[in-house]
Order: sequence, then C-alpha cells, then structure tokens
Amino acid sequence: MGHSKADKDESHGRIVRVASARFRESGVDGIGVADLMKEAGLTHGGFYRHFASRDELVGEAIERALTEGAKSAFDAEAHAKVSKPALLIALVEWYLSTAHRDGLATSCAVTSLAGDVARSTDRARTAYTRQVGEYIELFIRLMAGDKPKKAKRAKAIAAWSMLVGAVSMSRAVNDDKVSREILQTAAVELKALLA
Amino acid sequence: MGHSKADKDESHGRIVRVASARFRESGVDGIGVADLMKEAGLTHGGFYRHFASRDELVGEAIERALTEGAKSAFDAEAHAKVSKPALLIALVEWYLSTAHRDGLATSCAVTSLAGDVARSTDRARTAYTRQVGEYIELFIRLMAGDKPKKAKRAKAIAAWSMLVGAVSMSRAVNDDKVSREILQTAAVELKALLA
Amino acid sequence: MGHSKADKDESHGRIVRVASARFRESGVDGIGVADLMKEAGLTHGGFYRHFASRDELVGEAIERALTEGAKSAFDAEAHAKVSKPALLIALVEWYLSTAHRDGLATSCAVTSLAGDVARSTDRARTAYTRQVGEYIELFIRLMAGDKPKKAKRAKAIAAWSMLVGAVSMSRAVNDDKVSREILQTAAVELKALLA
Amino acid sequence: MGHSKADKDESHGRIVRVASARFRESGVDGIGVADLMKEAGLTHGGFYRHFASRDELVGEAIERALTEGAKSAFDAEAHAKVSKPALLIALVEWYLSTAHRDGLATSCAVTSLAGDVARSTDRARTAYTRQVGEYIELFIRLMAGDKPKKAKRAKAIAAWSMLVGAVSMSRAVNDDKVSREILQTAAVELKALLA
DNA sequence: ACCTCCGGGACTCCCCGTTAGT
DNA sequence: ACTAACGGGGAGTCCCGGAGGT
Repeated sequence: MGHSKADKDESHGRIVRVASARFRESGVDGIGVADLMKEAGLTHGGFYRHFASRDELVGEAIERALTEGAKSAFDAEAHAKVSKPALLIALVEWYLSTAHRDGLATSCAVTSLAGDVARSTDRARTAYTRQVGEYIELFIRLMAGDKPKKAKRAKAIAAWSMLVGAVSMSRAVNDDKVSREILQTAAVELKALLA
Repeated sequence: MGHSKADKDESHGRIVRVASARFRESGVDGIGVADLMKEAGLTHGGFYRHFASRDELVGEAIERALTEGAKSAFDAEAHAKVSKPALLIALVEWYLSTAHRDGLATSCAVTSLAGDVARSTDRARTAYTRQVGEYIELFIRLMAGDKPKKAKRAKAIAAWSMLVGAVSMSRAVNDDKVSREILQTAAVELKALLA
Repeated sequence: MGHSKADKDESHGRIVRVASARFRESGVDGIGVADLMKEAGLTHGGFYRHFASRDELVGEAIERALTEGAKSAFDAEAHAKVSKPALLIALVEWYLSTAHRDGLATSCAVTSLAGDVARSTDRARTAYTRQVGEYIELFIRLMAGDKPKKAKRAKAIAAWSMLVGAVSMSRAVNDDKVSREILQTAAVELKALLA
Repeated sequence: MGHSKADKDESHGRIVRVASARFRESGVDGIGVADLMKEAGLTHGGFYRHFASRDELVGEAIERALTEGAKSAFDAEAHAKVSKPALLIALVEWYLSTAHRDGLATSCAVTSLAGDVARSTDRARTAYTRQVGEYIELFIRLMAGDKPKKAKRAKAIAAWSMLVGAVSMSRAVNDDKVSREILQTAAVELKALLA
C-alpha cells in the first residue's frame, strides 16, 4: 500500500465521498466513523490522520454533498444542447422522479440534509446557504420570458420550496400511491409556475 | 409520589409530550432517554414501565407531534368566525412566520420531522401519511371557488409542498435575510396559488 | 386466616423475629422486604400494615436482636444453680464457641451487627449502647473477688472488647485453624483476666 | 485525557483507592459503581475496562484496604528510632484513638471491614487472614521480655481481639462518653497485657 | 496506516421500597 | 392481607469518538 501524499489525498477524498453519501442516506447521526472507514476501505484507527474530529468530516462531507449535485446540474447547463426551458423542465422532472426520491445516497443534499444542516455547524449552514442561492440563480437563468428579474427570483424561490417540500414529504410518506401523487402533482404545478 | 393508574397515565403522557417536543427540536437521535425522563420529572429507571423500548416512545412521540399541530388547526377551523379563505391565509401566514420557523419544539412535525420519519418505523410513517392527507383535505375545504375537487387537490398538494420546503430551507439557511426572503416569497406565491 | 388484633400482633412479631435473624446473618442490606415477608409466611404487599417503612423494621429488628441474646443470658443468671464465677466462664465459653461463631442467625448482635449499627439510625445505636451497658453490668455482677467496682468495670469492658473482637475476626478469617486459635486463645486469656 | 498504558494503571489504582476508602466508610453495599467512578473522576461506563465485575473490584479494594494500613505500620517499625515497646504502645494508642475511630475512610480494615469480609469472596477472606497473621507477628516482634514465643503469640492474639472489639463497639455506640470509656479502658488494659 | 484500547454515555434489564386498589 | 405496578436506581453491555503504539 502506498504512503505518498497523493495516496493520502485520495484516501481523504474517498472518505469524504463515502460520508457524503451515507450522511444523506442515514442522517448525520445514522452512521459511525468505523463504518464509514470500513466502506472507504480503511480502518477505524486511521481516521484522525485525515480529520481533527468527526465534526470536521461532517462539515466537509455536507459541503461536498451540497456541491456535488450542483456540479452535474451546472455541467448539464454548460453542455446543454437543448433549449433553456427544456433543460429547466428536465431538471424539475429529475428532481421529482421516484429515482431521485429513492436514491438518497446520490440525491440533492438541499433536500436530504435540510434537517441535519439546521442542527449542524456554521460551516455546513454557510455551504447550504450558498448552494440554495446558486440553485435559485440557476433557475432564474433558465426561466424563459422577459419578466423582470425580481418576479423571476420570486418564482425561482417558490419553485425550489415546492421541490424540496415535495421530495421531503414523498420520502416520509408510507403509501407509494400518495408519494407518487405528491411528486407528480408538484411537477405539474411547477411547470405551470415556471412557464 | 403517587402510584395510581391516573398518575401513571399522566406520567406516560408527560414523557410523550416532552419527547415530541425534544425530537422536533434536536432530532430523534439528538436526545437520550435519561434526559427526556429528567425533563419529565422522572428518572431513567422507570422508563421501561411505560415503553417496551426507546423505539416505541419514538413512534408514540412522533404520532403525537404530528397530530398535535393538527388539532389546533382543526379546532381553529371549527370555531372560526372568519371566512374560510381568511382562515386559509391565516394558516399559511402562521406556517411561514419566523415564530414558527424558530419555535421548533412546538412546530408542525410534518416539516420538522420529515427527515427522521423517513428513516423511522412504519408506525411513524403511517401517522405521517395520515397527517399529510388530513392537511390536504383541510386545505381543500378551505379553498374558495367552485373549481372541481381534483384541481383543488392539486393546488392543496402543491401548497403543502411549498410550505414544507420553504420552512425546511429557511431553517437550514445561515443568513437571516435569505431565510426571511424564502418565507415571505413563499407566502406571496402561495396566496396567488390558492386564490 | 384470622384478622384479629392478636393475629396482627403475632404477624408483626414474626416479621421482626425473622428480620432480626436474617439481618444478623446477611447484614441489614443483605436481605429485602419481599424475602423477609416470604419467610414470615406473608406476602410482600402486607408489609406496610405493620411498619411505616423498612427503616422502622430495621430499628425494631436490631433492638430485638440485641435484647434477645441478653434475655437468655439474664434468665440463665436468674435461674442459675451454679456459682457466679462458673456462670461467667460458661458465658465466655459459649460466646467463643464455634457454635456461636457459626450460628449467625441466633448470635449475639453486639458482635454480628456492630458494623451495621454504626451506620444505622439513632434508635438502633441507642439500643446498642444500652445493651453494651447491660452486658458490662452483668459481667461486673458475675465477677468474683472484692475488688473495687471501678477496677471490675475496667475488666468487664476489656473482656467484652476481647469477646467481640475475637468473634469478629474468627468469622472473617478464612482458615479454620486460625479461626479456632483466635477463639481458644481469647478464651484462655479472658479467664485469666476475669479471674 | 490520556489513553496510554500508564494512564490506565493510574486510573485503575485511583478507582481501587477510592473504593477501599468508601467501602470502609459506607460498607461494601453502601456505595455503587457510578458514585465510585465519579469520585475517581471517571464515569460509570468505563468501569468494565478495569474490572470484570463489581465483585472483582470489591476483592481488590478490600485487599488494598487491608494492606494499606499495614504498610504504614511496618514502615513505622522499620524506620523507628524509638524502642520496640514504645512503638507497640504508640500503635495501640493510635488504634484506640478517637481519630482512628472516626476516620473510617483511612481506618484499619481488619476492624472496619470485618463484617463485610465475613460475607465476601474467598479472595477477600484470604487477604484478611493473611493480614491478621501479619499483625500478630508484628506484635510478637514488638513485645518485650524473654517469654516463650507461644506465650507471646497468645498475648498478641488477645491484644488484637481487644483492639478490634473495642473499636467496633466504640463506633456502634451512641454515647460519646461510653465510646471514649471503652477506648481508654481498653488502652489501659492492653498496656498491662502486653507489658 | 493499522490495531488496540480507553473513557463516555446510552440502553436494557432487574430488584427494591413503596403505594393503590381489591 | 394480597396482587399488581410504579418510580428509583444499580449493574452490566454495547458502541462511539478519540488517542496511543506498532
């Protein structure tokens, strides 16, 4: 096994990546250091070579969980061949898909970590705030029409609220029919709102 | 100290009440049995006279947290002197107030416990599902106009999604200006949506 | 089963008798109310018809344990056909016998409860004080010779100290040879002391 | 907080030391694991890193309580500038002082734990037996005169019995006048016995 | 970087003293 | 006087975060 700087950075990154997935899946309190390290292919003992404390990992992992989803979205935007409105619709539909609802580990952290972030450190909350801001900006850019920026911002905020709430509820709910109804209804209403 | 049946019921209820508040505040994993019992004026030793396990309390407390908020809402409806639309607006404004955002202990559990419920037992999830259903029904009843029931249901679901999402984000966010903007914007958009 | 006053007194007495035996045997903390009641042929629940608290029983039982041994000693004195010095020797020999060492339940409480009494209520300690005083007086009466009372009292106190210490140690010790040596040596020395 | 081997040994020793004091003071059943650990500056949870069970601590603590007093006595002997008889008298007077009577936590365990040891494990009783033997030997060495060893041994045993009994009774008794009388009388008689 | 282990705290189980209700 | 059960609290187990030592 390697002991180089690069290897260390790679381990560090792997731990954060695993944590960002597990935290979204099981909650920040739902998984321990030992299990995270095991999943990263390391052992419990080495953890503190990478992080001063569990809290530090929590901060880093939440940050990563937040920006990760964003990256793909922005990349999508950058490389998009499709029109902006079409992309907006695609994003909304992905967000409200059952795949996103069920794929907690790779889901948008703005939704899946909202509760944990509210009780977390300032670092995580700052990252959350920034991420929400960026998503709102993204939506503004993608929205069609020549409405004034202010009106667009209001729509974008409302849309994001609806997205987050719909996914949250659809995950907590027990009855798949209800769960799908929430997602689909939100999708329809959102398209109207953003049109 | 009393040992009558009534006393026990009272103790039981007090424990559940305390738990339903603390769970909303600190998360289901954020507070332990000993502290809950202490706040209920008892010691950890007596806990298992009331519950077979911590999980049983979690279920009961979540159920209570969910129905509690409902009760006051429905009572408000029953005794309302004001018109239905006015009541609807009042509910929305209360939900999106900073007081509700900050008063986690007595807040609406549909929002504050969404994350925990998704990872909780079936009992809690069933209660959640029922509660969401009742809230949707409530909104349908309160919505003005002669639109068909189906359209109303869609609006109600969209409205609840937006409510839940706005409050979730406003709590996670670090910057009070952003937080208030989310709440106020959602309020405005919601009124338009439900009108 | 009877419910008369006499029956109640009988039950009360039986409980105290059982307790006075078990406390000497297992220590005041070594046996619980339930077991005591069971041995008295009653059930746990009825205890508080007889005593306001366990402590009250402790007080009464220690008192009884202390006076009980005394009674037989004094009775022996009263009805003694033998000479006083012979009786004194008989008492000492009984006290330092292996039978007394091993028969904790019926042993002299001045020895077997010394530790518990020191940590007990004032009531028990008062009874203990009185009992020690009576034993000393008894020895003074039984001692031969025309020595002044003061000298006799000193001898009596020294003798009781030696008796109590020898029995205590002989019980704690693990090695029967050592245990018997202590008892026998004390017996020889005591006879010399009291002669 | 340190986690080295030395730290653990130190913790272990501190727990035993605290226990040996509290057991003498309150009896083996008079104090719980949690309180002992708290006084040692630790918490209940770490206890089982040091001991397999409470009983194991009891054994170790009683052993320590027994040998601890001995150590100072033997050291006194080793470094004594005074004559042997003078040292013997000093030991007796210390043993029968009100300071020793009242200082349960640091008192001689042969007296203060006699009752508990008699009901304890074999380990504790073995330690007790050894300790009593060593004290007897000590007294033999310190006794003046050219009497045969056998006679000296008898005197030593009788002396220890009287010491232990006098202290036991002086502690259980309620009346300070009586208590002091017992101690002082025993002191006088013992000096005569050992002369 | 791994292994080991410490200290901490939560949870569970069980017993004890005590009290209601029958 | 008995049955049942409550509240208190102790012992023991487990696991987590964290700190040496190899």
